[in-house]
Amino acid sequence: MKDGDLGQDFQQLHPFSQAVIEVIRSIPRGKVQTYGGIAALAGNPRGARQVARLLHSLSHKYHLPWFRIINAQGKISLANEGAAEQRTLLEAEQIFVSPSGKIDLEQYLWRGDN
DNA sequence: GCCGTGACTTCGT
DNA sequence: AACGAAGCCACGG
Repeated sequence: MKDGDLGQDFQQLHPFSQAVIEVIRSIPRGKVQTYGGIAALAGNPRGARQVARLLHSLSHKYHLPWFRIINAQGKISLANEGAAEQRTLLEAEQIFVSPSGKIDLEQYLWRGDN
């Protein structure tokens, strides 16, 4: 497939899943979003779990900034090693992560504007 | 068509 | 503040 093209598999995904992937790809550097927030921007406020599932299975397949996604509590939702990696990637974008893994949504949440 | 899964979220205790 | 239960929904590990 051409560079920048999401590929044929992408076209076969459910419309909501496609929207989710596009929203994730649009989160700017230095900002974060929540699973539920992405689901809402993608058109289904109830689809938070699907967002998580898609990240779990497709984050490696598409160029997704998976680390910019945290839960509604503003905290990292991954277990041990994954959490450490996510923290490192977030801090690399100047995003402050507290020792407990908490991020200030007031400051870093991307609200769709830019 | 049914069943389990999952990096979730909300509400009630 | 912490925990559990229930709701949620596309996907096929």
